[in-house]
Amino acid sequence: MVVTGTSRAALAYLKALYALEEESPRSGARGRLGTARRVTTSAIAERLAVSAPSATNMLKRLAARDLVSYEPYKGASLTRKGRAVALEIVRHHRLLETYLVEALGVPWEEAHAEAEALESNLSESVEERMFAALGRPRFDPHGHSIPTRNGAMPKTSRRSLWDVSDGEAVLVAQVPDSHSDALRYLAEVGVLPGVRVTIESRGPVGGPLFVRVEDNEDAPVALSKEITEAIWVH
Amino acid sequence: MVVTGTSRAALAYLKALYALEEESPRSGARGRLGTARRVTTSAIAERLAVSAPSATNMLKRLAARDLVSYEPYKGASLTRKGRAVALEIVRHHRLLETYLVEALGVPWEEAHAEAEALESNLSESVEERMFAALGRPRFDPHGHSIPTRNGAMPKTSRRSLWDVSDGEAVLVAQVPDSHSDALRYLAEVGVLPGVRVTIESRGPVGGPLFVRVEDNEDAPVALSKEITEAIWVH
DNA sequence: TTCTTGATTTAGACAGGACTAATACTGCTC
DNA sequence: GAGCAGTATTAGTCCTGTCTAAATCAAGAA
Repeated sequence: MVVTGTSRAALAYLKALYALEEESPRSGARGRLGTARRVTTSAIAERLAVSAPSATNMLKRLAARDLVSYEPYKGASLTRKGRAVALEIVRHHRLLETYLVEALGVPWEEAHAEAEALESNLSESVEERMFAALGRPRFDPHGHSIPTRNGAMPKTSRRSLWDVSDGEAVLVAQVPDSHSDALRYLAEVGVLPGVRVTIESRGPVGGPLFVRVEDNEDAPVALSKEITEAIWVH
Repeated sequence: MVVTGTSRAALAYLKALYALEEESPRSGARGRLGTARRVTTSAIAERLAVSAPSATNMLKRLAARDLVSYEPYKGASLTRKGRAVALEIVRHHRLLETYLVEALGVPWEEAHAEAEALESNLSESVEERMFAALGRPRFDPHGHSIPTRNGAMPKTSRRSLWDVSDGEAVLVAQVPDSHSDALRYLAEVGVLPGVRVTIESRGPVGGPLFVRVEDNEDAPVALSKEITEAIWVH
Protein backbone atom coordinates (compact mmCIF):
# COMPACT_ATOMS: atom_id res chain seq x y z
CA MET A 1 0.00 0.00 0.00
CA VAL A 2 1.12 3.47 -0.89
CA VAL A 3 0.33 4.64 2.58
CA THR A 4 2.97 2.63 4.39
CA GLY A 5 5.47 4.72 6.24
CA THR A 6 3.20 7.72 6.45
CA SER A 7 2.19 8.71 9.95
CA ARG A 8 -1.32 9.19 11.10
CA ALA A 9 -0.79 12.92 11.39
CA ALA A 10 0.67 13.22 7.91
CA LEU A 11 -2.25 11.24 6.50
CA ALA A 12 -4.66 13.63 8.15
CA TYR A 13 -3.01 16.54 6.37
CA LEU A 14 -3.12 14.80 3.03
CA LYS A 15 -6.75 13.95 3.48
CA ALA A 16 -7.61 17.50 4.49
CA LEU A 17 -5.71 18.84 1.53
CA TYR A 18 -7.59 16.50 -0.76
CA ALA A 19 -10.94 17.55 0.66
CA LEU A 20 -10.09 21.23 0.43
CA GLU A 21 -8.92 20.91 -3.16
CA GLU A 22 -12.20 19.22 -3.97
CA GLU A 23 -14.18 21.97 -2.33
CA SER A 24 -12.21 24.87 -3.69
CA PRO A 25 -13.82 25.25 -7.12
CA ARG A 26 -16.98 26.28 -5.29
CA SER A 27 -15.54 29.48 -3.92
CA GLY A 28 -12.86 30.47 -6.38
CA ALA A 29 -14.16 30.77 -9.93
CA ARG A 30 -11.18 29.38 -11.78
CA GLY A 31 -8.98 26.48 -10.95
CA ARG A 32 -10.37 24.03 -13.47
CA LEU A 33 -8.65 22.47 -16.44
CA GLY A 34 -6.12 20.54 -14.44
CA THR A 35 -4.70 23.63 -12.81
CA ALA A 36 -3.82 22.38 -9.35
CA ARG A 37 -5.83 24.49 -6.96
CA ARG A 38 -3.62 25.78 -4.19
CA VAL A 39 -4.94 25.47 -0.69
CA THR A 40 -3.95 28.08 1.88
CA THR A 41 -2.05 27.18 5.00
CA SER A 42 -4.76 28.62 7.19
CA ALA A 43 -7.50 26.62 5.52
CA ILE A 44 -5.65 23.45 6.36
CA ALA A 45 -4.86 24.60 9.88
CA GLU A 46 -8.48 25.44 10.48
CA ARG A 47 -9.75 22.18 9.06
CA LEU A 48 -7.46 20.18 11.28
CA ALA A 49 -7.94 22.40 14.31
CA VAL A 50 -4.23 23.04 14.44
CA SER A 51 -2.20 26.26 14.62
CA ALA A 52 -0.97 27.85 11.42
CA PRO A 53 2.71 27.27 12.23
CA SER A 54 1.99 23.59 12.74
CA ALA A 55 0.48 23.46 9.30
CA THR A 56 3.41 25.29 7.72
CA ASN A 57 5.74 22.90 9.42
CA MET A 58 3.96 19.78 8.24
CA LEU A 59 3.51 21.09 4.71
CA LYS A 60 7.23 21.60 4.43
CA ARG A 61 7.87 18.08 5.56
CA LEU A 62 5.31 16.63 3.20
CA ALA A 63 6.89 18.67 0.43
CA ALA A 64 10.28 17.18 1.30
CA ARG A 65 8.73 13.77 0.74
CA ASP A 66 7.20 14.86 -2.52
CA LEU A 67 3.67 14.36 -1.29
CA VAL A 68 2.63 17.98 -1.67
CA SER A 69 3.99 20.83 -3.68
CA TYR A 70 4.44 23.78 -1.43
CA GLU A 71 5.62 27.28 -2.08
CA PRO A 72 5.99 29.65 0.86
CA TYR A 73 3.18 32.19 1.02
CA LYS A 74 1.48 30.55 -1.92
CA GLY A 75 -0.24 27.58 -0.33
CA ALA A 76 0.06 23.92 -1.15
CA SER A 77 -1.43 21.27 -3.39
CA LEU A 78 -1.13 17.52 -3.63
CA THR A 79 1.42 16.03 -5.97
CA ARG A 80 0.45 13.01 -7.99
CA LYS A 81 2.02 10.85 -5.33
CA GLY A 82 0.28 12.69 -2.50
CA ARG A 83 -3.03 12.40 -4.27
CA ALA A 84 -2.58 8.67 -4.58
CA VAL A 85 -1.99 8.38 -0.86
CA ALA A 86 -4.94 10.63 -0.08
CA LEU A 87 -7.22 8.62 -2.32
CA GLU A 88 -6.16 5.43 -0.65
CA ILE A 89 -7.10 6.75 2.71
CA VAL A 90 -10.33 8.25 1.41
CA ARG A 91 -11.15 4.80 0.10
CA HIS A 92 -10.41 3.30 3.50
CA HIS A 93 -12.57 5.88 5.15
CA ARG A 94 -15.59 5.51 2.92
CA LEU A 95 -15.43 1.76 2.82
CA LEU A 96 -15.22 1.66 6.59
CA GLU A 97 -18.14 4.02 6.94
CA THR A 98 -20.16 1.81 4.65
CA TYR A 99 -19.12 -1.32 6.45
CA LEU A 100 -19.86 0.07 9.87
CA VAL A 101 -23.32 1.17 8.83
CA GLU A 102 -24.26 -1.81 6.68
CA ALA A 103 -22.65 -4.68 8.48
CA LEU A 104 -22.58 -3.50 12.07
CA GLY A 105 -25.51 -1.15 12.25
CA VAL A 106 -23.54 1.85 13.45
CA PRO A 107 -25.77 4.92 13.23
CA TRP A 108 -25.32 7.05 10.14
CA GLU A 109 -24.10 10.06 12.02
CA GLU A 110 -21.50 8.19 14.03
CA ALA A 111 -19.94 6.34 11.14
CA HIS A 112 -17.66 9.19 10.12
CA ALA A 113 -15.93 9.49 13.46
CA GLU A 114 -15.56 5.76 13.92
CA ALA A 115 -14.16 5.33 10.43
CA GLU A 116 -11.73 8.15 11.02
CA ALA A 117 -10.35 6.37 14.04
CA LEU A 118 -9.76 3.15 12.15
CA GLU A 119 -8.90 4.25 8.64
CA SER A 120 -5.19 4.74 9.03
CA ASN A 121 -4.63 1.20 10.26
CA LEU A 122 -6.75 -0.68 7.81
CA SER A 123 -4.73 -3.14 5.74
CA GLU A 124 -5.37 -3.63 2.07
CA SER A 125 -6.27 -7.21 2.76
CA VAL A 126 -8.99 -6.45 5.28
CA GLU A 127 -10.20 -3.59 3.14
CA GLU A 128 -10.59 -5.92 0.19
CA ARG A 129 -12.58 -8.33 2.32
CA MET A 130 -14.95 -5.61 3.47
CA PHE A 131 -15.33 -4.43 -0.08
CA ALA A 132 -16.29 -7.91 -1.19
CA ALA A 133 -18.58 -8.50 1.79
CA LEU A 134 -20.47 -5.35 0.91
CA GLY A 135 -20.87 -6.37 -2.72
CA ARG A 136 -18.29 -3.95 -4.10
CA PRO A 137 -20.22 -0.79 -3.28
CA ARG A 138 -19.66 2.39 -5.26
CA PHE A 139 -20.99 4.86 -2.73
CA ASP A 140 -20.76 5.28 1.01
CA PRO A 141 -23.85 5.84 3.16
CA HIS A 142 -23.64 9.60 2.65
CA GLY A 143 -23.57 9.21 -1.10
CA HIS A 144 -19.88 9.96 -1.60
CA SER A 145 -18.29 7.79 -4.21
CA ILE A 146 -15.66 5.35 -3.10
CA PRO A 147 -12.39 5.58 -5.04
CA THR A 148 -11.30 2.37 -6.71
CA ARG A 149 -8.35 0.46 -5.36
CA ASN A 150 -6.11 1.80 -8.07
CA GLY A 151 -6.99 5.35 -7.16
CA ALA A 152 -9.59 6.33 -9.72
CA MET A 153 -12.22 8.67 -8.36
CA PRO A 154 -15.55 8.58 -10.17
CA LYS A 155 -16.82 12.02 -11.08
CA THR A 156 -19.89 13.15 -9.23
CA SER A 157 -22.44 15.89 -9.58
CA ARG A 158 -21.33 19.18 -8.10
CA ARG A 159 -24.58 21.03 -8.08
CA SER A 160 -25.64 22.00 -4.60
CA LEU A 161 -29.18 21.90 -3.33
CA TRP A 162 -28.86 25.58 -2.53
CA ASP A 163 -28.50 26.35 -6.23
CA VAL A 164 -31.65 24.54 -7.25
CA SER A 165 -34.49 26.84 -8.31
CA ASP A 166 -37.92 26.92 -6.75
CA GLY A 167 -40.28 24.24 -7.85
CA GLU A 168 -37.57 22.11 -9.36
CA ALA A 169 -37.38 18.45 -8.36
CA VAL A 170 -33.94 16.90 -7.87
CA LEU A 171 -32.39 13.70 -6.63
CA VAL A 172 -30.17 13.96 -3.56
CA ALA A 173 -26.72 12.66 -4.52
CA GLN A 174 -24.72 13.20 -1.36
CA VAL A 175 -24.84 14.80 2.04
CA PRO A 176 -21.86 15.79 4.24
CA ASP A 177 -20.34 13.00 6.33
CA SER A 178 -19.37 14.86 9.46
CA HIS A 179 -21.64 17.13 11.53
CA SER A 180 -23.54 14.43 13.31
CA ASP A 181 -26.27 16.78 14.50
CA ALA A 182 -27.13 17.82 10.99
CA LEU A 183 -27.01 14.20 9.85
CA ARG A 184 -29.30 13.08 12.59
CA TYR A 185 -31.77 15.69 11.51
CA LEU A 186 -31.50 14.81 7.83
CA ALA A 187 -32.10 11.16 8.59
CA GLU A 188 -35.13 12.11 10.65
CA VAL A 189 -36.75 14.16 7.93
CA GLY A 190 -35.77 11.71 5.21
CA VAL A 191 -33.31 13.76 3.21
CA LEU A 192 -31.02 10.91 2.19
CA PRO A 193 -28.99 10.03 -0.88
CA GLY A 194 -31.30 8.70 -3.59
CA VAL A 195 -34.33 10.56 -2.34
CA ARG A 196 -36.20 12.97 -4.63
CA VAL A 197 -36.91 16.39 -3.21
CA THR A 198 -38.58 19.55 -4.47
CA ILE A 199 -37.78 23.10 -3.49
CA GLU A 200 -41.05 24.49 -2.22
CA SER A 201 -39.97 28.01 -1.38
CA ARG A 202 -37.14 29.86 0.27
CA GLY A 203 -36.88 32.39 3.06
CA PRO A 204 -35.42 35.88 2.68
CA VAL A 205 -31.85 36.29 1.43
CA GLY A 206 -29.69 33.56 2.90
CA GLY A 207 -32.69 32.23 4.72
CA PRO A 208 -33.76 28.60 4.94
CA LEU A 209 -34.94 26.52 2.03
CA PHE A 210 -38.28 24.78 2.37
CA VAL A 211 -38.01 21.39 0.82
CA ARG A 212 -40.66 18.79 0.16
CA VAL A 213 -39.47 15.21 0.45
CA GLU A 214 -41.00 12.62 -1.88
CA ASP A 215 -43.55 10.25 -0.37
CA ASN A 216 -43.87 12.49 2.61
CA GLU A 217 -47.19 14.27 3.05
CA ASP A 218 -46.02 16.32 6.00
CA ALA A 219 -45.10 19.96 5.88
CA PRO A 220 -41.93 20.74 3.92
CA VAL A 221 -38.72 20.71 5.97
CA ALA A 222 -36.63 23.81 6.52
CA LEU A 223 -32.93 23.53 5.72
CA SER A 224 -30.34 26.23 6.31
CA LYS A 225 -28.11 27.73 3.66
CA GLU A 226 -25.05 26.04 5.16
CA ILE A 227 -26.48 22.59 5.01
CA THR A 228 -28.05 22.92 1.58
CA GLU A 229 -24.79 24.16 0.16
CA ALA A 230 -23.20 20.95 1.38
CA ILE A 231 -25.86 18.73 -0.17
CA TRP A 232 -25.21 17.84 -3.76
CA VAL A 233 -27.91 16.83 -6.20
CA HIS A 234 -28.56 15.84 -9.77
CA MET B 1 -13.39 3.76 28.10
CA VAL B 2 -10.49 3.47 30.46
CA VAL B 3 -8.07 3.56 27.60
CA THR B 4 -8.77 7.13 26.54
CA GLY B 5 -5.77 9.36 26.74
CA THR B 6 -3.30 6.53 26.60
CA SER B 7 -1.08 6.49 23.56
CA ARG B 8 -0.63 3.59 21.24
CA ALA B 9 2.91 3.05 22.48
CA ALA B 10 1.92 3.11 26.12
CA LEU B 11 -0.85 0.62 25.41
CA ALA B 12 1.65 -1.70 23.79
CA TYR B 13 3.74 -1.66 26.96
CA LEU B 14 0.75 -2.36 29.15
CA LYS B 15 -0.31 -5.21 26.95
CA ALA B 16 3.17 -6.70 26.91
CA LEU B 17 3.38 -6.37 30.66
CA TYR B 18 0.06 -8.12 31.01
CA ALA B 19 1.14 -10.96 28.76
CA LEU B 20 4.47 -11.37 30.54
CA GLU B 21 2.81 -11.42 33.94
CA GLU B 22 0.50 -14.13 32.68
CA GLU B 23 3.39 -16.18 31.40
CA SER B 24 5.69 -15.69 34.33
CA PRO B 25 4.32 -18.34 36.73
CA ARG B 26 5.56 -20.89 34.24
CA SER B 27 9.22 -20.15 34.77
CA GLY B 28 9.36 -18.85 38.32
CA ALA B 29 7.93 -21.26 40.87
CA ARG B 30 6.33 -18.78 43.23
CA GLY B 31 4.40 -15.65 42.47
CA ARG B 32 0.95 -16.98 43.21
CA LEU B 33 -1.49 -15.91 45.89
CA GLY B 34 -1.97 -12.39 44.62
CA THR B 35 1.71 -11.57 44.82
CA ALA B 36 2.22 -9.30 41.83
CA ARG B 37 4.84 -10.96 39.65
CA ARG B 38 7.48 -8.47 38.68
CA VAL B 39 8.51 -8.41 35.06
CA THR B 40 12.06 -7.43 34.18
CA THR B 41 12.85 -4.43 32.05
CA SER B 42 14.68 -6.53 29.54
CA ALA B 43 11.81 -8.96 29.11
CA ILE B 44 9.57 -6.07 28.14
CA ALA B 45 12.20 -4.54 25.91
CA GLU B 46 12.71 -7.81 24.12
CA ARG B 47 9.01 -8.46 23.71
CA LEU B 48 8.47 -5.08 22.15
CA ALA B 49 11.67 -5.14 20.14
CA VAL B 50 12.81 -1.97 21.80
CA SER B 51 16.06 -1.06 23.59
CA ALA B 52 16.29 -1.49 27.34
CA PRO B 53 16.61 2.24 28.02
CA SER B 54 13.44 2.86 26.07
CA ALA B 55 11.65 0.39 28.27
CA THR B 56 13.03 1.93 31.46
CA ASN B 57 11.92 5.31 30.24
CA MET B 58 8.40 4.24 29.43
CA LEU B 59 8.02 2.26 32.63
CA LYS B 60 8.87 5.33 34.61
CA ARG B 61 6.28 7.33 32.78
CA LEU B 62 3.63 4.70 33.19
CA ALA B 63 4.49 4.58 36.87
CA ALA B 64 3.99 8.34 37.10
CA ARG B 65 0.49 7.78 35.77
CA ASP B 66 -0.12 4.98 38.24
CA LEU B 67 -0.52 2.38 35.54
CA VAL B 68 2.41 0.26 36.61
CA SER B 69 4.32 -0.03 39.83
CA TYR B 70 7.98 0.24 39.10
CA GLU B 71 10.99 0.05 41.32
CA PRO B 72 14.42 0.66 39.79
CA TYR B 73 16.37 -2.56 39.28
CA LYS B 74 13.41 -4.58 40.50
CA GLY B 75 11.20 -4.71 37.45
CA ALA B 76 7.61 -3.63 37.05
CA SER B 77 4.08 -4.92 37.43
CA LEU B 78 0.66 -3.62 36.51
CA THR B 79 -1.32 -1.68 39.06
CA ARG B 80 -5.03 -2.32 39.36
CA LYS B 81 -5.61 0.61 37.05
CA GLY B 82 -3.01 -0.54 34.55
CA ARG B 83 -4.47 -4.01 34.54
CA ALA B 84 -7.90 -2.61 33.75
CA VAL B 85 -6.50 -0.76 30.76
CA ALA B 86 -4.55 -3.80 29.62
CA LEU B 87 -7.61 -6.00 29.87
CA GLU B 88 -9.62 -3.57 27.84
CA ILE B 89 -7.15 -3.68 25.05
CA VAL B 90 -6.80 -7.44 25.29
CA ARG B 91 -10.55 -7.60 24.89
CA HIS B 92 -10.36 -5.37 21.83
CA HIS B 93 -7.64 -7.51 20.41
CA ARG B 94 -9.32 -10.85 20.88
CA LEU B 95 -12.70 -9.64 19.78
CA LEU B 96 -11.19 -8.16 16.66
CA GLU B 97 -9.31 -11.37 15.92
CA THR B 98 -12.53 -13.29 16.26
CA TYR B 99 -14.44 -10.85 14.13
CA LEU B 100 -11.84 -10.77 11.41
CA VAL B 101 -11.77 -14.55 11.18
CA GLU B 102 -15.48 -15.25 11.61
CA ALA B 103 -17.07 -12.36 9.81
CA LEU B 104 -14.49 -11.45 7.21
CA GLY B 105 -12.71 -14.70 6.60
CA VAL B 106 -9.25 -13.41 7.42
CA PRO B 107 -6.87 -16.38 7.69
CA TRP B 108 -6.20 -17.61 11.20
CA GLU B 109 -2.55 -16.77 11.13
CA GLU B 110 -3.02 -13.23 9.91
CA ALA B 111 -5.68 -12.24 12.40
CA HIS B 112 -3.26 -11.38 15.16
CA ALA B 113 -1.34 -8.79 13.16
CA GLU B 114 -4.46 -7.23 11.70
CA ALA B 115 -6.12 -7.01 15.08
CA GLU B 116 -3.01 -5.45 16.55
CA ALA B 117 -3.15 -2.69 13.98
CA LEU B 118 -6.76 -1.87 14.75
CA GLU B 119 -7.14 -2.59 18.45
CA SER B 120 -6.04 0.73 19.85
CA ASN B 121 -8.62 2.67 17.86
CA LEU B 122 -11.63 0.50 18.41
CA SER B 123 -14.43 2.34 20.18
CA GLU B 124 -16.51 0.69 22.84
CA SER B 125 -19.54 1.15 20.71
CA VAL B 126 -18.17 -0.67 17.68
CA GLU B 127 -16.66 -3.29 19.92
CA GLU B 128 -20.05 -3.95 21.47
CA ARG B 129 -21.60 -4.33 18.04
CA MET B 130 -18.98 -6.85 16.97
CA PHE B 131 -19.47 -8.71 20.20
CA ALA B 132 -23.20 -8.94 19.58
CA ALA B 133 -22.78 -9.82 15.91
CA LEU B 134 -20.56 -12.74 16.90
CA GLY B 135 -23.05 -14.00 19.45
CA ARG B 136 -21.13 -12.85 22.51
CA PRO B 137 -18.21 -15.24 22.07
CA ARG B 138 -16.12 -16.31 25.02
CA PHE B 139 -13.02 -17.38 23.14
CA ASP B 140 -11.03 -16.06 20.24
CA PRO B 141 -10.03 -18.27 17.31
CA HIS B 142 -6.85 -19.34 19.09
CA GLY B 143 -8.78 -20.42 22.14
CA HIS B 144 -7.82 -17.48 24.38
CA SER B 145 -10.65 -16.31 26.50
CA ILE B 146 -12.03 -12.86 25.88
CA PRO B 147 -12.20 -10.64 28.97
CA THR B 148 -15.64 -9.29 29.75
CA ARG B 149 -16.36 -5.64 29.21
CA ASN B 150 -16.01 -4.93 32.89
CA GLY B 151 -12.56 -6.45 32.96
CA ALA B 152 -13.15 -9.92 34.33
CA MET B 153 -10.81 -12.51 32.87
CA PRO B 154 -12.11 -16.06 32.97
CA LYS B 155 -9.60 -18.51 34.34
CA THR B 156 -8.21 -20.98 31.87
CA SER B 157 -6.23 -24.17 32.01
CA ARG B 158 -2.51 -23.63 32.33
CA ARG B 159 -1.27 -27.06 31.58
CA SER B 160 0.94 -27.13 28.54
CA LEU B 161 0.95 -29.86 25.96
CA TRP B 162 4.64 -30.34 26.66
CA ASP B 163 3.81 -31.47 30.19
CA VAL B 164 1.34 -34.14 29.13
CA SER B 165 2.57 -37.68 29.60
CA ASP B 166 2.87 -40.27 26.85
CA GLY B 167 -0.31 -41.99 25.89
CA GLU B 168 -2.50 -39.44 27.59
CA ALA B 169 -5.33 -37.90 25.58
CA VAL B 170 -6.07 -34.21 26.10
CA LEU B 171 -8.22 -31.47 24.63
CA VAL B 172 -6.41 -28.54 23.06
CA ALA B 173 -7.51 -25.39 24.88
CA GLN B 174 -5.45 -22.70 23.24
CA VAL B 175 -2.59 -22.12 20.85
CA PRO B 176 -0.40 -19.00 20.58
CA ASP B 177 -1.80 -16.15 18.51
CA SER B 178 1.31 -14.76 16.90
CA HIS B 179 3.92 -16.75 14.96
CA SER B 180 1.99 -17.09 11.76
CA ASP B 181 4.25 -19.82 10.39
CA ALA B 182 3.60 -22.05 13.35
CA LEU B 183 -0.11 -21.29 13.14
CA ARG B 184 -0.27 -22.11 9.49
CA TYR B 185 1.31 -25.45 10.26
CA LEU B 186 -0.99 -26.18 13.19
CA ALA B 187 -4.02 -25.42 11.06
CA GLU B 188 -2.70 -27.73 8.40
CA VAL B 189 -2.20 -30.69 10.70
CA GLY B 190 -5.42 -30.00 12.55
CA VAL B 191 -4.12 -29.04 15.98
CA LEU B 192 -6.83 -26.51 16.82
CA PRO B 193 -8.64 -25.46 19.98
CA GLY B 194 -11.28 -28.04 20.84
CA VAL B 195 -9.49 -30.91 19.13
CA ARG B 196 -8.51 -34.00 21.11
CA VAL B 197 -4.94 -35.16 20.76
CA THR B 198 -2.85 -37.98 22.18
CA ILE B 199 0.85 -37.97 22.89
CA GLU B 200 2.21 -40.87 20.92
CA SER B 201 5.87 -40.63 21.87
CA ARG B 202 8.60 -38.09 22.27
CA GLY B 203 12.08 -37.64 20.89
CA PRO B 204 15.26 -37.45 23.01
CA VAL B 205 15.54 -34.77 25.71
CA GLY B 206 14.02 -31.54 24.45
CA GLY B 207 13.19 -33.26 21.20
CA PRO B 208 9.91 -33.12 19.36
CA LEU B 209 6.64 -34.54 20.58
CA PHE B 210 4.79 -36.94 18.32
CA VAL B 211 1.13 -36.24 18.59
CA ARG B 212 -1.83 -38.11 17.17
CA VAL B 213 -4.76 -35.92 16.21
CA GLU B 214 -8.28 -37.31 16.65
CA ASP B 215 -10.09 -38.39 13.50
CA ASN B 216 -6.85 -38.38 11.65
CA GLU B 217 -5.51 -41.71 10.49
CA ASP B 218 -2.28 -40.25 9.18
CA ALA B 219 1.04 -40.52 10.89
CA PRO B 220 1.34 -38.53 14.14
CA VAL B 221 2.59 -34.99 13.74
CA ALA B 222 5.88 -33.79 15.18
CA LEU B 223 5.77 -30.66 17.31
CA SER B 224 8.78 -28.89 18.79
CA LYS B 225 9.28 -28.22 22.48
CA GLU B 226 8.81 -24.47 21.93
CA ILE B 227 5.46 -24.84 20.28
CA THR B 228 4.10 -27.48 22.62
CA GLU B 229 5.02 -25.36 25.60
CA ALA B 230 2.85 -22.63 24.18
CA ILE B 231 -0.13 -24.89 23.60
CA TRP B 232 -2.37 -25.26 26.61
CA VAL B 233 -4.64 -28.20 27.18
CA HIS B 234 -7.13 -29.68 29.58
C1' DT C 1 34.36 -10.03 51.85
C1' DT C 2 35.78 -8.54 47.38
C1' DC C 3 35.51 -9.01 42.40
C1' DT C 4 33.41 -9.67 38.14
C1' DT C 5 29.75 -9.80 35.14
C1' DG C 6 25.49 -9.00 33.24
C1' DA C 7 21.35 -6.37 33.74
C1' DT C 8 19.71 -1.57 34.47
C1' DT C 9 19.66 3.01 34.56
C1' DT C 10 21.45 7.72 33.48
C1' DA C 11 23.04 11.01 30.00
C1' DG C 12 22.60 13.10 25.88
C1' DA C 13 20.64 13.20 21.04
C1' DC C 14 17.23 13.05 17.64
C1' DA C 15 12.79 12.88 14.94
C1' DG C 16 7.92 13.85 14.75
C1' DG C 17 4.31 17.06 15.92
C1' DA C 18 2.26 20.79 18.22
C1' DC C 19 2.24 25.56 20.51
C1' DT C 20 3.14 30.74 21.39
C1' DA C 21 5.50 34.97 20.34
C1' DA C 22 7.83 37.55 17.11
C1' DT C 23 8.89 38.67 12.36
C1' DA C 24 8.13 38.93 7.37
C1' DC C 25 5.51 38.95 3.28
C1' DT C 26 1.38 40.13 0.09
C1' DG C 27 -2.04 42.56 -1.70
C1' DC C 28 -5.17 46.20 -1.37
C1' DT C 29 -6.06 51.01 -0.63
C1' DC C 30 -5.09 55.69 -1.26
C1' DG D 1 4.39 54.13 -4.99
C1' DA D 2 3.68 54.08 0.39
C1' DG D 3 1.14 52.32 4.14
C1' DC D 4 -1.63 48.85 6.40
C1' DA D 5 -4.08 44.76 7.55
C1' DG D 6 -4.03 40.21 7.55
C1' DT D 7 -1.74 35.94 6.42
C1' DA D 8 2.41 33.10 6.71
C1' DT D 9 6.70 31.90 8.29
C1' DT D 10 10.59 31.78 11.55
C1' DA D 11 12.26 31.11 16.31
C1' DG D 12 12.27 28.83 20.24
C1' DT D 13 9.84 25.27 23.52
C1' DC D 14 7.73 21.20 24.86
C1' DC D 15 6.28 16.37 25.03
C1' DT D 16 6.54 11.42 23.21
C1' DG D 17 9.24 7.85 22.16
C1' DT D 18 13.40 5.94 20.58
C1' DC D 19 18.49 5.24 20.31
C1' DT D 20 23.66 4.74 21.68
C1' DA D 21 27.27 5.22 24.93
C1' DA D 22 28.59 5.52 29.55
C1' DA D 23 27.91 4.75 34.36
C1' DT D 24 25.86 1.94 38.15
C1' DC D 25 23.85 -1.76 40.66
C1' DA D 26 23.04 -6.63 42.25
C1' DA D 27 24.45 -11.08 42.90
C1' DG D 28 27.05 -15.02 42.41
C1' DA D 29 32.02 -16.68 42.33
C1' DA D 30 36.21 -16.94 44.59
